[in-house]
Formats: sequence, C-alpha cells, structure tokens
Amino acid sequence: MARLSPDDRRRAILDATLAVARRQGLGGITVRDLGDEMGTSSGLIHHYFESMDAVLAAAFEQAASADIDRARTAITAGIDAAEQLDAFIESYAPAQSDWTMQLWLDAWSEAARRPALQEVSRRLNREWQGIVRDIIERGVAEGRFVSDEPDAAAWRLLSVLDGLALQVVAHDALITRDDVVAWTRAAAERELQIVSAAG
Amino acid sequence: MARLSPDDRRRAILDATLAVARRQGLGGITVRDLGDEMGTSSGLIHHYFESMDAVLAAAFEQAASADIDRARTAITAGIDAAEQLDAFIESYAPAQSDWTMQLWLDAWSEAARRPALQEVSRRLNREWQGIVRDIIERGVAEGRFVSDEPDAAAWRLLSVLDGLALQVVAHDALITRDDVVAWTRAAAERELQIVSAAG
DNA sequence: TCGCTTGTTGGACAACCGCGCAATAGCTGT
DNA sequence: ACAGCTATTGCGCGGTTGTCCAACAAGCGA
Repeated sequence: MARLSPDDRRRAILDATLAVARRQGLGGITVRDLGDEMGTSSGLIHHYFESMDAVLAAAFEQAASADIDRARTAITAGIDAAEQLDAFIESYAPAQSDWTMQLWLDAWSEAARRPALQEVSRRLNREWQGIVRDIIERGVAEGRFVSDEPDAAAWRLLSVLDGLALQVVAHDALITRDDVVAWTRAAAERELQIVSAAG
Repeated sequence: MARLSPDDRRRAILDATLAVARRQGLGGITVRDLGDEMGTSSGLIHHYFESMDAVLAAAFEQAASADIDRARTAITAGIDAAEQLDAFIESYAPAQSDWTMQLWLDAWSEAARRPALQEVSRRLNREWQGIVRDIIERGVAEGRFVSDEPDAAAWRLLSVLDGLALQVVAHDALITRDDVVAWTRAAAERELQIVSAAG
C-alpha cells in the first residue's frame, strides 16, 4: 500500500513477523502471512530479506532483545538486590501461552542445526545469565545475599527458571505461572541464603 | 522392499524416524524421508500410523522411555537416597552432542503444534519428576534429606537439570557436562539440606 | 512538468507437504 | 499348486511453501 522508507518497511516486516509468531509460532510463519498482516503483497518481503530464514532470525533477535530490555527496566525499579531479583523472576516467568518463551523453545531446538540462530541464542542467553549474576553480586556486596560462586549461582537460578518456564509453555497446565514464580523464589532463597523480609 | 511382519515394520519405521531426526530434527521429518531411509515407498508409513504426528509421538516415546529405563536401573545401584540422587544426576546430564536431549528440545518446541507429541512429552516429563520425587521422599524417610514439599523440590531439581542440560546441547561449549553435574549437586545439597558425607 | 529511481504488486514457478487408494506382489496355510 | 490375506507399491490429489520477476506507480530532483 503506502510507500515506506526502507528502514520503516524493515521494521514493519519484523513487527508483522512477531505479531504472526504470537499466533502461530515462529515455525508456522509464511511470507503470505506477513503480507496479509501488513496489508501488502507477499513479494515485498523478499525485497528486504534474502530468505525467510533471515526474517525469522532477525525477528527472534528483536523479540528476545526487547524482552531483555523489558527485564532490565523492570529490575531498575527494585530498591535493593532482593527486590531486583524478585522483579526479574516476575518478568521472566511466562504466561500459559507465552509467545516469547515458545520462541526460545524453537531457538534451542533449532540451534544445533542453524549456526546463525545458535550464535544469537547463545549470545542472548549469556546476557540473561549476566543480568542474574550482576544482581547476585550486588546482593552479596550489600550483605543481603550469601554466595561464594555468583557465576554458578546465576546459571542455577536462570536454569531452574528456564526449566520451569518451559513446562508451562510446552506442557500447558502441567504447572502454572504461579508455581514458576513461587518455586523459583524458594530456590533463590536457598541458593542465596536470603533472610526473610521479616528479619 | 522385503515384506516384514507388522511388528518388525513398525519398529523399522520408528528406528528410521529416530535416524532421520538425528540429522534433521523431529520437526523436519517427512513421510518421504522415512521411505528413503527404509528403502521403501512413503505410502507404507500411513499403513501403520494414521498421521505424521502419531509417528513422531511413538518414536519420541520409544527413545525417551529407553532413557527413563536406563536411569531407573542406574538408580537402583544406589544404596541410599543420596547415592540414588547422584546416580540420577549422572545419568541425566548430557554429553556435548547428546542425542536424546536434543530430541527433548525438539519435542518441547513441537509440542504446541502436535497434540499427540505433547501428550507423550508431558506424560514422560511427569514421570521424570516422579522419579526425583520418589528419591526425595525416600531420603526424607531415611532422615538424610530435609524437605517439606517434595513435589516442588523435585520440580526444582529436574528443572535446574533441564535448564543446564539444554545449554550444553543447544549452545555447545557455553557450559560443560561437568558443570551440569557439579552445579546440580550443589543445588541438591541446598535444596535438601544434605549433610556432607563426612558428617 | 518530466523522467528517473525504487518501493510495490501479483502472479508464475517448481518443489514440497500429508494423505488416500487402487493395484501389485509376496508370504502362509491348505 | 492354489487361494487368500495383507504388506507394499507408486502415483494422484489438493494444498502448501519459498523464491523470482516483469510490470506498475509513487515520490523526488531537475
């Protein structure tokens, strides 16, 4: 329809990709879906991306990065490390039909076979772990957390969160989002020897 | 080609499915791939399975069940609950190119789109959790573990193991198998308040 | 106002998919 | 040796996919 600048159109394509992925999952997207979503022809997509793979990779990176940014701003609201960790857990735990988490499941599954996707997935995953580690180190410095290996502790917390979150998304209703939040909090209290707020 | 008995052919189809999945992933398998792999026509598959979804579910169930059996026998070697938990962790932690774990990643990713596969994945995942919970309850009964919510504790332990294992398989070399074992042991010690062997 | 650049169209194309079915071929019991 | 059963074939169907490309049109500088 309207004639957009290359930058705007590129952004519009990625937005449309994520909107469709929300409904059908990353794997179920076709160029025709994107055309319909944008109200344009489907041929337009290949004027900006050389393949459908490139579209999906770019969309995944955008969505995952946006999630990280969202988590970062959610964390800054916390006064101390304990509150920040709580904000992080709340921000990370997925809803029953969470679509970003499904994106991650797809990425982890495909990573071994798609080098470009693996690179993005690995880099962003390490970034998540870094966020958790920073919170832990701050908490240790504040004297609120106890941990002699913040790096391993961060991997453990992120992993328990990933492991629980994937159950919610892949096995709808086996466990709930509330379980994820409550159980991860309990794991964090044990891991970091957090004294309860009453103390 | 050769005319096989229904049982043998069924097995051959599942074997072929796993062989192809090893190369292309569970989600990227077609009936024609299976025909090529077996050296037969593709129409044969639908003589034994009513849908592709059913084939994938059966193949995944076969591979994953074998893993559960293997873990169960590994666990029986343990004298007490602590040893059993250790045996479980060792048995579950994947090698760098672990092939069953990759299958799990594929299954979790595809579950949302394939009902039969989701049912199997959910059931077997719950079975894994049951195994861990049984060990924990035995340990509590023996007075070696402390846990007032064995069910949640089992989910946490299984999840941290899943989350760490996934990093090994999907993000080759980001963390190692040794990290998975050591870090999960540490998580278990905190979770279950295990007193060190020296005590 | 004209002409050039380029964003956009819409369909052609070949390849692929799961699935179904009539025909065929190989085994088994008699 | 023959008949009956059924495992297996091989192709067809309707539908889908990603990719390509010649034609069209909207904006912009001259």
